Amino acid sequence: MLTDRQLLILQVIIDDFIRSGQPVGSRTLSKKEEITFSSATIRNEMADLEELGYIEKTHVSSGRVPSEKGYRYYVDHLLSPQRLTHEDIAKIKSIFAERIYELEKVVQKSAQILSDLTNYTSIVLGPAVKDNKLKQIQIIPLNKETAVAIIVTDTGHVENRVITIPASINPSDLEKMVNILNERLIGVPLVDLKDKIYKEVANVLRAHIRNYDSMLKTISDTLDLQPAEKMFFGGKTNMLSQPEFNDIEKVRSIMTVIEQEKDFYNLLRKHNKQGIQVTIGKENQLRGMENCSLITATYSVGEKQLGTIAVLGPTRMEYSRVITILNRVASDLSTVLTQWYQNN
Amino acid sequence: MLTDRQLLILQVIIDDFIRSGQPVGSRTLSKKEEITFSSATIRNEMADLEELGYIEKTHVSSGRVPSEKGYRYYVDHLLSPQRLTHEDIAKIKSIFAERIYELEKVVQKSAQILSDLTNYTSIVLGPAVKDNKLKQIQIIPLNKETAVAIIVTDTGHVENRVITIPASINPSDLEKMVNILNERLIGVPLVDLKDKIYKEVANVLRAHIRNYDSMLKTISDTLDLQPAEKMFFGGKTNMLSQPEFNDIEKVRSIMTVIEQEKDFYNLLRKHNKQGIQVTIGKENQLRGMENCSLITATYSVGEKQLGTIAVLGPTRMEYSRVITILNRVASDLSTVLTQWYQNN
DNA sequence: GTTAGCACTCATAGACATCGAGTGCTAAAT
DNA sequence: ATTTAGCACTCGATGTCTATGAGTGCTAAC
Repeated sequence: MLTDRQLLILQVIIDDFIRSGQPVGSRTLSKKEEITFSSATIRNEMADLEELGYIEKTHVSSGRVPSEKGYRYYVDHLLSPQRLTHEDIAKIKSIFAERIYELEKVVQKSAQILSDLTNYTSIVLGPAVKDNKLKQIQIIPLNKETAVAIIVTDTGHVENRVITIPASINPSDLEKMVNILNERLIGVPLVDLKDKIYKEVANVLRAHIRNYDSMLKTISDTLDLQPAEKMFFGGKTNMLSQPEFNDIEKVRSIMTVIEQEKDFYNLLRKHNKQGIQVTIGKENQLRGMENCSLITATYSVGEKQLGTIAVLGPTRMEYSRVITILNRVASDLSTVLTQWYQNN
Repeated sequence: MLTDRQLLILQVIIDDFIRSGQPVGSRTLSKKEEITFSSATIRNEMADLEELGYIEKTHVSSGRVPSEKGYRYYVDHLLSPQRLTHEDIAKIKSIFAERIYELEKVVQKSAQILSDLTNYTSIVLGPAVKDNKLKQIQIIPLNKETAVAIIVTDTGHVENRVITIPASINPSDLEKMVNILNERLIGVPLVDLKDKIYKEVANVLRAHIRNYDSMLKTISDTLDLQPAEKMFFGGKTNMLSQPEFNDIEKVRSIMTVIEQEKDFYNLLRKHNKQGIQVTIGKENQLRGMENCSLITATYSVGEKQLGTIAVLGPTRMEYSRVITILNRVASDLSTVLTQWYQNN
């Protein structure tokens, strides 16, 4: 196990490196207030810390740099709690300043503020729509063959899709069918719609509508769209300001990861544990994220977890500050959203 | 005016520079097939071309590089027509392969294919919704205070917004009002809605609904949302592969322009002349686009111009190829969309 | 156990030489 | 009157060398 002195040294090294971005040497360390012993002692301790894998040298006679293991230990045990300034808090509050009742806009604004506050890239995974409950189905004919199907959920989310209407269905049938669907399906979570249609609604339709089967297929396909949570980004270009990304290749690799939304989305989806989750460097399975750390938190309405907010930065990230900010934003977001949407 | 020989030299210089990205010297030129005279002659001609401002040196004894004036002349007079390969054409056709009737998806796919084909960044300005005609208005109550207002247009586009309902309005009033709105407003272009409401619908409402004024305000505000055309991007990271952007600062400036969507959107809006429009380097008024060229074309349904497709690349762009591709995509897009939507 | 001292390492930066692609100019060739 | 060969010159790029200095590990003294 590490001695107290080793822990102190590890902490100071990481703190200093996060601040400066430069390898930290024994002399620099010995000048710090917290450090009461000489550079030679530090050198000995650093040699041990290196042997244990917590720090690394960039070359034989360079100062030390935290390894991923070092960051991991730091994040798990050595974080010094941060206090947010009044400005920071004001900015966070400003997410909810305008009484915008649209979830998406609040979420988008959160992403923007988050990147503002941290100077890193932020990602917010919008509310999962699939658990929303159906409020209303509408089918609005556009012309003979096509119509717009609209689904409204209890949170006010609207999904829509253009569908083609089988020629065998006439307008009055269509209307009748929509009525039946609404009677039977309101309150059902979107994710269960398709199931419910085949199990419970199909035979009702059969009783009332000619050629119901051609339509049934169309409808169930339409309702089957499991809309993915939208991703909102903030400060995509902030990465470019980080000194570790002065190499164009590194920029490209990380930018490509971000733009390649699908994989990144799946990665975020996995980060759905309550509380703060930190993955450092190669812990991120995604190719191209080796030099990055990802910190995530979740937000919810009442007990129901809604989505994820995240900050992406270099492994040399201000973990303390970012974690504090994420915690705060997540909790404020949850509080406000619960207030708005709880009583439906 | 330029002599034929000067034009030839200018063209070959620009062609070669676009291909290689390297300053072109007299010796390199003299080895080209098209060039029958010696390097010394070329040097004399190049000195003249430089004096006239069509080409520049990067330093005293370097080869020549096209100036913006040179590119401008090249684009206006020297483009050698390109033929698209079968693969290129197949890719363009693939935009319409799946019978996706949703305009937005087609447009998004166009952006992706466009960046695929060119290796630059593409931007497609989605169909302008404001000229669409109203097909139906719906207001769906969510709970006591809020409701979703939904507007469907004749092209199948759906706009929605959460609104708060004044306490003084009861559900049956709401329904009555929606009916009135639909009776009076169907077929009206979205852009004219607000006007029409105040001029023609307000007094009808007054006759039928108590407290109509508190609701009128809400409604007209809602309908007033002039939804901006959406921008779809393709290949945002393609810029990073361009050798002229190996400087992180240049990358940052251009990325910031793109991410800062608003200004860029306004810029694109101005590019609404029929046909191909090319702006080179500083001709682009936007700060940060000095090293870029933008090529745009428009697409339409029937006679009605719908939106803009664009390719953004370094000033050293393959103008010929990009223009050919843009022309093709724009015309295919127009043809297909006209086919789909003409007969409404 | 701690620290002073010292030899050693290596990235970084500046000075300097070399190379080569390119130029402009002049004088000869066409 | 053009065109071209020849030549001196420029300057970015590349490579070598040398100092500098921040850093290390190790040893011996405290």
